[in-house]
Amino acid sequence: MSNIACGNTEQHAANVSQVRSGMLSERDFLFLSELFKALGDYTRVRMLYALAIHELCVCALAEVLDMSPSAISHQLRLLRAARLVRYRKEGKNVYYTLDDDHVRNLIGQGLDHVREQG
Amino acid sequence: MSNIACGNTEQHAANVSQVRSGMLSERDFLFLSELFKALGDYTRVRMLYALAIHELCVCALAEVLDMSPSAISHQLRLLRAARLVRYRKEGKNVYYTLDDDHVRNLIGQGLDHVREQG
DNA sequence: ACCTCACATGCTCAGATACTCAATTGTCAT
DNA sequence: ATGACAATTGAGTATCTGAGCATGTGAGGT
Repeated sequence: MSNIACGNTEQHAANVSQVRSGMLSERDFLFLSELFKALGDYTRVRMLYALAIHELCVCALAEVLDMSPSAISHQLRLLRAARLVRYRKEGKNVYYTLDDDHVRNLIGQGLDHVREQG
Repeated sequence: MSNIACGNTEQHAANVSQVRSGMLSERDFLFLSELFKALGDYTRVRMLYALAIHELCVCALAEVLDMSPSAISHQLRLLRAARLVRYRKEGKNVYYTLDDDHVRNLIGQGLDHVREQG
């Protein structure tokens, strides 16, 4: 709508239009932010890291993280919604795994970044 | 502390201890979650994507995203804290850029994931 | 000195979020 | 059927978060 430009009219305007035309769709940015939001929680990132090591049932996940099964289940709901995990039922148990390797890569990339910051 | 194991005592216990020993430190997980949290917001991920295209001053970022400079500045504060952006002052303006290529890679990886989901 | 502009920062608050507790569903064993 | 257990779900609560507004800071321009 209203574009209140700052001083540098030439270079400024050029940059703005260049960047504007390079931006993604609202939908893409929404999905992207949802994805990172799902990873952006201490509990959930530990859950995903754990599942990257081995498939686990809810109870085992709760044990690994020393949290209540209810809390874990609530978070698994979000991870399912973000399509970051898959599950299979077996008797009374439900076993969760990572949905694909992208998640593994994302966490790996994230660790690289974190560890370069001394 | 209290480990209320579910049924499968053999395989279950083996998985739990395997995963437990493979987990990272609390500090690593905290930094990781902080990193993804910084990316996990519609406004911030757009800001980072924009900065990945070209260095921009606060005003230009505000213009690109059609938001108030104040709102942008608040978010830039978080991105600085997460060490995702760098800045240089030039006269009255402050120009922001991505801190390194990890961010670019993370967003790229994220897009790959998003786009594989139909 | 003054004003203006670019940006940062408190303060505030509506909305979101994560966990606890209690209740429910679904499965297996007796 | 009944009881036990794994998991989910809903309600309630405490906390966090994003953005608006007002104000503060600092660099230029006059």
